[in-house]
Amino acid sequence: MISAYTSFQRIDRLPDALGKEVTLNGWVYDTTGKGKLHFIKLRDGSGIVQCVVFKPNVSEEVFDTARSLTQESSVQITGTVRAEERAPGGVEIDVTNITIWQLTSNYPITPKEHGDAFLMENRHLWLRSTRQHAIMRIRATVVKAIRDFFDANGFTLIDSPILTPAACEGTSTLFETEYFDLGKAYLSQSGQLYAEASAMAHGRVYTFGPTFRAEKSKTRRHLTEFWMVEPEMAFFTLEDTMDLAEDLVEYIVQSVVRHRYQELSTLGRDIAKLEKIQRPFHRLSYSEAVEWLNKNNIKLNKKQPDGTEIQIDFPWGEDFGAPQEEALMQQFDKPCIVHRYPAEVKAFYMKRDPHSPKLALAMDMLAPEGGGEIIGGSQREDDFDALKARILEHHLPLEAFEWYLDLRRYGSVPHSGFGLGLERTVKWISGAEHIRETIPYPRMIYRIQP
RNA sequence: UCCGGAAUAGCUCAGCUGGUUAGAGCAUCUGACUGUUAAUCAGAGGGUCGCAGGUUCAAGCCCUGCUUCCGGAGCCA
Repeated sequence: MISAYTSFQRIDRLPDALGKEVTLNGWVYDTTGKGKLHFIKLRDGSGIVQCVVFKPNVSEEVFDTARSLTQESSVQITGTVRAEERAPGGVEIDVTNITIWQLTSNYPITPKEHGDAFLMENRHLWLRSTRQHAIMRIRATVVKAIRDFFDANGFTLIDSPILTPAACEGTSTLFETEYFDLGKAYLSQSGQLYAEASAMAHGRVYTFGPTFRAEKSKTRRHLTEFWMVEPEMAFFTLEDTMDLAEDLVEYIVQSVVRHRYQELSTLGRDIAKLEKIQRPFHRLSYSEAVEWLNKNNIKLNKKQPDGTEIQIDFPWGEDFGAPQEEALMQQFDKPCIVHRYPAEVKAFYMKRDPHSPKLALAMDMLAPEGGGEIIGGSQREDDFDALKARILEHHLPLEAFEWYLDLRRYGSVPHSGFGLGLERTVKWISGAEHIRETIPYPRMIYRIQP
């Protein structure tokens, strides 16, 4: 227990110290006075407690100190813990002494409303607010749930490299850097290929780390640097993988509901909706989804050569965009897996459906309540000739993929995996409007500070 | 890259049809108050109207260019 080694008390443990005198260290979250009575809301990272300074009970000096405190000043406060119904949290501190670490002046973030740009410029300070504090705790719990889930189910954590020699999927734009005398290196956009190799050593593996996409995306669900967990399983079919994805997401959501109820309440999240996230989820094949879109008259905006837009029925073979996914999810209050997409619109490494070669054994999981796509995965092509042909078709450099083809030369087996976007998952669970709130220091096209 | 929007006090915004000295709330400072929760009340300070140019007797407002930011599309987690 860390508290045994410290000379001060943590705010979240105050209920255990009723009636005792304690010393707290923290920052002034808010302060307000009423003549001979002064209130200080103190936060220390573990919680917030209201400290009451009553003039007749303290020295003149201590009362003046209390009145001089400003937002985000750092202080040490000593006082008695008292149960108090009127106080949020149920306990309050009757202050006997205050020592100032530093008196802050002109803290930029006031208790009033602020704009996004201003808050983002002050992200390093914004993290102190209750809302951001709650989201970061939820994020930490999601990460722990992911690790616990895989560790408990026979997976080995095998980290994949961040500096890579070439594109994994050959599609999106990569961040580029010089790598000594070996030419260009790129920041990884996916650990999948390495996970596949690792799965041939360990059976079930997952990689979990930062991922980079240099796409000039400007939406509230994109970051240029984000965290992704990618499990990869030998001998798993697409069906096995969809089951696993459902298990994982159910486990994550229920862990957050169980361990972060307080934080979800702080955010005003409708927790009943999260409690309903239980298996089985919904499943639709791509073809069923297209049929549904057309039956419900969800049109596709298509740009004409002359620049004008027309609305057409959704054609089989086109990939879904955000508008289609959103329309599709309106009917569901649980996640939905869409599977078996046209192979044309999917990555080269995905295995074709043996029953219908136009289809790839791919799947995406869409979250309800506008959560969008949180998972993308597939069964991988395990046949040497088919994979090699696919690499050539996509005009990818064969030499760079020789090691990857080795996996199909030496003991190739059916295998599958998927990637789950950490920030998108946190965004959905926390109900955040924008993905930038779900990572401590977001990296976006026009933002690399702080 | 494409489409759309925004920029006025430390922050959030208002500013009419172009017309006298630039407006509010919050924050800050001074004072009053024994239960505040974004306290209330009285008072004070605080402005290169994003930048550059143009039109006009007159520009925060109109025009052109630039900068910065925001949302969306595409790409995807």
